[in-house]
Amino acid sequence: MDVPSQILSSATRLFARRGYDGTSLSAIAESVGIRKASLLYHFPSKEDLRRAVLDQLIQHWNEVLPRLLGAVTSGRGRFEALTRELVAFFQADSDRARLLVRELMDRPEEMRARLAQGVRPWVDLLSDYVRRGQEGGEILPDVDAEAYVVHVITLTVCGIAALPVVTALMPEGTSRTSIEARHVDELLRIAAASLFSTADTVEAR
Amino acid sequence: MDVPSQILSSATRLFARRGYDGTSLSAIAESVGIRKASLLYHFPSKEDLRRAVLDQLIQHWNEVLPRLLGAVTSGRGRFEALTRELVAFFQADSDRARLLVRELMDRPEEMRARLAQGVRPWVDLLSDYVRRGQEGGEILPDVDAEAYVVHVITLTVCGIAALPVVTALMPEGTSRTSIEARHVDELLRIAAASLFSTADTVEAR
DNA sequence: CCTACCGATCGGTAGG
DNA sequence: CCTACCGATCGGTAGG
Repeated sequence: MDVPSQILSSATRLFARRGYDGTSLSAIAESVGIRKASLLYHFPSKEDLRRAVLDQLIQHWNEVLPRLLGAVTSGRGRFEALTRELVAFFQADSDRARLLVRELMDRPEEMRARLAQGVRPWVDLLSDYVRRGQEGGEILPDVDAEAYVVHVITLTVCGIAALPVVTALMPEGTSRTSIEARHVDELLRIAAASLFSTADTVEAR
Repeated sequence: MDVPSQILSSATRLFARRGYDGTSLSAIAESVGIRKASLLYHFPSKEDLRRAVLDQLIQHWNEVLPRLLGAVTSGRGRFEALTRELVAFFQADSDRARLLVRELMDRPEEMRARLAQGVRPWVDLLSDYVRRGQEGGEILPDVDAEAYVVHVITLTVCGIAALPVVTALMPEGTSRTSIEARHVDELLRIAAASLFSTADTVEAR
């Protein structure tokens, strides 16, 4: 892997775990194995590096999401598959979820603009599917389409970012399934049970 | 209001909005109208101030929560009232939600210990109500009690902390109800619809 | 990609 | 509760 990519990777991990203000350029440089001044050759300022990290995350998202959404054109169980993929995307690298949450808190206005531009179209698309499902009767009539989609995304991102902490609120797993798996399963169940009009969502588990 | 309380209040607001690392002691002192050295007379270190801020938030929580839980002894609509109160608690001062989210990200191990000690008992209590409701049949049999309760808390805290940002994902309100109110209503609907076995939760809206 | 260095700001202390 | 001051560290630059 070339140096700029190594820098981006280290910066993502450190920004996610210690925050932007809590991460010094020296710390990032050290984890790459170069000097701070060398890092500043590749990224002219800390602010530039932050933007590059966020750009890369959103770009990754925009490459993966269309593929997932292709599967949702037909209704029903596809919706649950989509939610499961969304969860899997953030679970595969939970630093993504943590970084997103931090940016939400640190720079709300910038994130508003980024979401309105990059995520809003996907929310609108999914909301339309929801409304079509409401006309067909498979989806509960009192679902607020946009608000529902936004809540599922919020719960996924925050649920995974907070997972290492909230497991302290749950009892030790007596069964074979881990506490993390139970948590994710219940997230999927909540998303499905509050969307579909009939309760036969059990088939998908 | 005496000086220490003013310091706590300013620190809460600034820690919530700019983060711990992003807030200098001078900035807190300035917003109170004193010098940094004077602030350090009341709180011997920045770390002491941080702990005091968090203690105060948790203490406030522990004073308000028992009163809310008193109302939940009998089942059903009370559960929805409790969720509504939980949302109202954080909505009344969204800095509380933001501070909590930040601490979750910044100091996961400390928060694990704090939650296990201070919040876990409430989660257990509510989980027992859920299980009793499952035996009675009013609550869906496939609800994972602890995971459900944790998700509702997560969604409430994160949903409110992120509210100013995620409204960018929703269309302008054409109806009389504001976009924020729609968002909160849908949160309550999701919590109810994924808990109760019959769909007559509409009465509560 | 490095060494050497800059001014600014940080949390914290001395002493009153 | 203040003025004055401390060493450490920050992001960033010069110059090679």
